[in-house]
Amino acid sequence: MEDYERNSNSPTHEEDSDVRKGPWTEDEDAILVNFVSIHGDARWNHIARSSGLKRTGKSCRLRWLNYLRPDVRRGNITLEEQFMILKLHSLWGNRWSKIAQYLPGRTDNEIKNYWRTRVQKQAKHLRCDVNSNLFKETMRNVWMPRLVERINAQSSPATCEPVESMITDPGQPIEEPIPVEPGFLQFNQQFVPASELSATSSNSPAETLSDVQGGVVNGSGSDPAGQTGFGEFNDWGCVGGDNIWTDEESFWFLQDQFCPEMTSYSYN
DNA sequence: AACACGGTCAACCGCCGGAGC
DNA sequence: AGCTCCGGCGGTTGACCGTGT
Repeated sequence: MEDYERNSNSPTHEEDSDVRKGPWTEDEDAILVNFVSIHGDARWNHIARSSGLKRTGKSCRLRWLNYLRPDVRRGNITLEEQFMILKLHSLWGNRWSKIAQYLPGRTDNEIKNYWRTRVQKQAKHLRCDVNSNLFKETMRNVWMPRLVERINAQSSPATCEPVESMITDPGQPIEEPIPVEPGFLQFNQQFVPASELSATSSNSPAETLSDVQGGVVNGSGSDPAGQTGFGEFNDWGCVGGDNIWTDEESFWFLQDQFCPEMTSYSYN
């Protein structure tokens, strides 16, 4: 990267050469961890100056929060976490840090990356905008129910924990009540016809969502008629009606692209 | 083996709001 | 009230890596 080279190799700019950019070294990590363990993770500019690291306070903070923090979780996003991300994003939009609060150990950066690389990709493949009604309906009526199904299938049938319980992790302090969209709650265990969802969610949900997303979700007269959960939805039409998906096309698309780990579910 | 391509993710940037003076 | 500093946040970038050709 230009900045990396300029700052690390060519000290032609005296001010720039005082600030390191680019990937952190192990030594820098060690210094930062040591310093934070002694002084705490606040006053980042002070930490940056006092530690001798030629980094900005912002850079130190980011490195700590996204990588060095002891409770940071790394690795694959679980099904439960995928569900939470989809659900919370539907409520709050791109409020990554807020969403991250309900995914212990996950950083806003990681969630943001997940959304951009996985979820937005699907919107692109569907040839619709991520904020379009079609995409939101697909998330709500197909992907999320599928995730719920998969999650519940993972736990023993006798002790199927309601998926909604995940939203109030007892180990996680909830600072404010989460505005829950009524339609979503009904996805647990049994799927409710979309017509019922739209009927029960035609008022408050739109308000909730519009608060967050500027009303882009509202006006969903485009509810696919007769949806009764996965495998029973009818043809999908993209905005403009130029891209119709059959049941089977949608199923295989979603399985391959969104839940590649799925192997045992068969389309009926 | 070499190259192209796409996905992932760490890190930076600019903006904003709150706190302190 | 206005200014400055700082931390937090969301958007974006670019290096790296795996995979396909």
